Amino acid sequence: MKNYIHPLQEEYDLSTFNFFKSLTPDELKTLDGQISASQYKKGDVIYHEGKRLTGFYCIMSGVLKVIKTGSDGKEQIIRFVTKGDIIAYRSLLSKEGACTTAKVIEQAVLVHVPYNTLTSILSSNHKFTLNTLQVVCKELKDANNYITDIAHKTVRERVAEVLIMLRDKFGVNKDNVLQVSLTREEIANMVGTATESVIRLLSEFKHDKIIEIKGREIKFVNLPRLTRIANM
Amino acid sequence: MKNYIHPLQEEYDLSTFNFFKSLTPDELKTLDGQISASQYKKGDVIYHEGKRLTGFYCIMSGVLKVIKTGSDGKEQIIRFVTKGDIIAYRSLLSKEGACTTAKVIEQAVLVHVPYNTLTSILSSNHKFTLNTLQVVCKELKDANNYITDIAHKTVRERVAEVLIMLRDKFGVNKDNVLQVSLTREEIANMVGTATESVIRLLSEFKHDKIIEIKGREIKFVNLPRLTRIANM
DNA sequence: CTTACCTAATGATATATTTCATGATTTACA
DNA sequence: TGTAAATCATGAAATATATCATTAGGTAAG
Repeated sequence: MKNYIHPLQEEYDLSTFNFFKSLTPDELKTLDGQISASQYKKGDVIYHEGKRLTGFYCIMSGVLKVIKTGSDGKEQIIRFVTKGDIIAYRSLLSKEGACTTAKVIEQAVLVHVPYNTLTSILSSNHKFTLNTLQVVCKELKDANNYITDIAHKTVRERVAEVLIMLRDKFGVNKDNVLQVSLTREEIANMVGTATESVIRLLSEFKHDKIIEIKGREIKFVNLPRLTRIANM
Repeated sequence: MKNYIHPLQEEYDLSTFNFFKSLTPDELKTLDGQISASQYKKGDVIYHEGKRLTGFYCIMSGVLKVIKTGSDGKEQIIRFVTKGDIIAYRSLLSKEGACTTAKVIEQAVLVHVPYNTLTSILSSNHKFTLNTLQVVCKELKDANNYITDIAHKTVRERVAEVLIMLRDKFGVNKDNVLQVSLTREEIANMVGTATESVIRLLSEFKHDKIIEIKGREIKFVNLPRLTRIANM
């Protein structure tokens, strides 16, 4: 399932992480001794809904999706995470099992930071705690925005919005092609709709020369128009 | 718009608030000197989307709704708050304008705690900070759950679910009647649907003897069945 | 290389929900 | 308490989206 990689210093230098920016050199050094890096491949599950966790993870490379299973059995993608993001910190603080599942989309290297390490830093470094509080607040804000969107926008609007969100998150290459490969189903799980609906809407956007599609490649042709459709 | 009430000690004893449970007697005393209680009436807006705030509020009594305006102009109710809840703490930490609006539904008494007071306690009392972190994490979890629900459940399921949520939040009297008076439109704004749909579904539930309705009074008759409809 | 399987595409049909319209109640407030 | 305004209720029609079914492409594994 996962392969431990050599602890090459360079490979998991956490000091570059925004999340750890308020740590002292000493604290970073302590941190270094308690963490472990692992490599995961596509499809690997990092943690499962309900599972008790021993620590949180920093994404060094790769792409993961954080999902929740709905009552109808379909999965809802809560967010995508990439290099620089952290996952599983929420359930550590609440001391409950995880309320989401994290699954690898593109081969990833993750650094595991034990719960104890986190709490000891939280208790000694006040700035770090405030920082963490802000990270969570930011996520809460995003979540509230998403609730409002999903409740009031049409599927068409939401598909357009998700495309823009993906563009912001993953970026595009020189040809304006989205730098991540997702299935139509994954986009549907992000939007919260049927796969067929996403396919139809992508085709429609393609027909209207708003995007171009070649397999899973999505090229942004008319971003202003897409933004207008998304109602943003 | 609002009437300042007399600072009767008993009226705003914050030590009973869960949120402040980790404060020392000294800190509570300091807090007491910096807060102010006000009474608001139905329809009053405590703060508006985008507004910069000077502090957060503790609800001593009454009912408020926290809303966000969607792109279609309709409001989405993010949550209801009652005695013991706090509002506006998020935007204080992120140092941005508020991303929601808080409006009074039932005459309320709120205690205003200045931003500076909060940060000074946050920097001195580590337990309090961790506690705050947990409160925010709890809200984030709720938000994630709600995203999954709203994206995957039918309007019918969501109306049932919201009724149950309201019951958990506001309770019922001895006759199983919900202890809060909401308009159909407010329920619709909670569910994220059209007012007429809520009206129709409530009528349906009434016809099926799951609830009884008399004006805005909602009586729970068959809770197990409602829970089954809600898919919980 | 080739078979098998997952993913994408598209049409037809079903259906839940919205929207519009109109009248009946109820609520709030002067 | 009376009265205007808001809310509630219901029907009919429109519509967006889901579901089902089938075919075609890709992709991955043997």
